[in-house]
Amino acid sequence: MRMSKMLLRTLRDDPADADTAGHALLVRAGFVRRVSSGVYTLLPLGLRVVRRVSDIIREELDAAGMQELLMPALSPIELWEQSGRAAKFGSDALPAMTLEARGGKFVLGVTHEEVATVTVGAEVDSYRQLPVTIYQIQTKFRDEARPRYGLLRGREFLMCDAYSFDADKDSMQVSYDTAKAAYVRIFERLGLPATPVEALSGAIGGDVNHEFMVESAIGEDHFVRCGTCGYAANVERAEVGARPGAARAVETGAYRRVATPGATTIDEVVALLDDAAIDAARTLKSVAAVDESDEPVVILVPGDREAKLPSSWRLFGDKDFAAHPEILRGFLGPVGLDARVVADAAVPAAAHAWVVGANDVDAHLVDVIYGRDFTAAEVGDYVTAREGDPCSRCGAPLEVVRSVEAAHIFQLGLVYSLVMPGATFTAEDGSEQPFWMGCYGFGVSRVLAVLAETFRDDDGLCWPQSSAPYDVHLCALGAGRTPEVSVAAEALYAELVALGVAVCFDDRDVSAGIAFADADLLGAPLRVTVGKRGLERGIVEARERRSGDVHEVDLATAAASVAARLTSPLD
RNA sequence: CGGGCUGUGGCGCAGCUUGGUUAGCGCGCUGCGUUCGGGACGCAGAGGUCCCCGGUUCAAAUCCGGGCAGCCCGACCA
Repeated sequence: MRMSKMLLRTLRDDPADADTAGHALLVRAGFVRRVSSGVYTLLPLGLRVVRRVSDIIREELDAAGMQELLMPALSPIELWEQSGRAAKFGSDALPAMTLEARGGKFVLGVTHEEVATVTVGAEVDSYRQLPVTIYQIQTKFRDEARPRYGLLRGREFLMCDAYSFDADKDSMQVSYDTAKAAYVRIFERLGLPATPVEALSGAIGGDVNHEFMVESAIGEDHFVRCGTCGYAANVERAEVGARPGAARAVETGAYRRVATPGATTIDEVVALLDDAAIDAARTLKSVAAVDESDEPVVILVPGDREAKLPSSWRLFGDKDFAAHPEILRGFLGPVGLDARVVADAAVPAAAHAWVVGANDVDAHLVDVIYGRDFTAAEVGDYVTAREGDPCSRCGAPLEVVRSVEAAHIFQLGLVYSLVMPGATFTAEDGSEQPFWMGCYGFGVSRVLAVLAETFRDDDGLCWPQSSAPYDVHLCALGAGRTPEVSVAAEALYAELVALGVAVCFDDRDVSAGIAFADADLLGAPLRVTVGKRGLERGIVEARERRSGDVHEVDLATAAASVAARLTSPLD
């Protein structure tokens, strides 16, 4: 492509609304433009990257035996009612994603389990047709409360979603492992180090699932990693191993009630008590939640820790506090509380007394002892893991890593096939059986954002060849006034294109400074410069974007040697 | 959904406190000339409902009220 004809405007200044360096570069280099908050147009350069990423996805998924199709972006709301996800999303999110058209209500969905299940159910009658895995690459929608980080978190985004259908659980595991391996290869080819970690399944459903985490300073997720045994899990899910507990030999007098006016947070209580012996770790955090039976439950964790809720529980909301006056916001505590109480293992193991809420406005209790003044119905692992906590598998200290969730795969089991109509097949013994399903999501536009964030320097983007919009950025310096440069560059351009190299040909009549600055900004892995100076010696110059290494190449064989350089790894 | 900040040519910004020429600067854009292997220079131009609606005033980008949008922090997050 000739730059003189390209729909491209590069910007010298960072856009005012860019919140990450990678996104600012994508805008400055003319890859994307914001249309509305969280909604972007992919300009030609951005689309080329998406195409390359998509091609890699297609190659790997096809190689894994999956079949591409395209389902509608609109799905009838009846399907969501049948699957139960309409209710699961609650009254807020679903209407925002629902389109009322003449033909009825349609959901602009973020995933396609319902349509996929119905589709395969209609085409598959026999175990002989299984297993089958389908996938699509399509625009998804999400009622994002606060879009941010450019393409990383938008209202609309590109996603590859795959769905596997198997005759039994063991076979489902095989399909899952196959998809997981394919995703691992995709990330390898993209040059993005991604770690599969155990995670929560959220509104998708099912139990076994893994997120593919890419380490990044702009990540909104955190996962723990054990350098010794390899355990890796999202902090929302990560189990924490046994923490060293002291022998319990706490002796204090009876607990005392102290006035703590207005102190509804741990920090405020600690500041107000103003006792050197009492820090956040000696207070007890009482977190109100709703359990799987829709009953209130109070979780006790040390005051310096974050509570971790079992996946089927949710935090108390305003309505819950209103419905349960015994659960007092801000001054909640376990002593004399008329509710189910569970405690993190650290609570009974502590060798000290606690400061707890008094279940009365503006008051706390001091010198409260587990076993004497309160107990928990259950003791378990209820804290969010943090750096240095012991691994639940081997006890070694865990590392916490900031990351972006780039893909997420799930074993769905029978969650959808039991509720969606026709999601059955005839088994070998003649009985009718539900499909064992899995689903596999890969954030294509999110990966574009992660690539830009990962592969850049002060001068611009530095794409790995696997996802670069162009393989080669060809500069013709002063072509407008130096006919021999123009002739040589045009010939080289034609040769490279004939060899199948994707070339961005800067044939504009601009100064060398502008040409080079734009080449750096766009970030093709190799820049080839044709100039009068080189031609006098019969050479052109090839410069690697990432390293800055320069190679002089003989003009006569330039096309072939540049093409050869590309087939060798540039990264 | 709560708190804060911001809306001025394509992009980045100043002007607003203390109302008053023709609304300004840098980049970008058009034409001509010089220059040109790391964001050159001169000359001449084009381009603006100052987010919207209402109010105050002889007079509003500027003051007041309401709305909308964007961004940040938090809540939420398939």
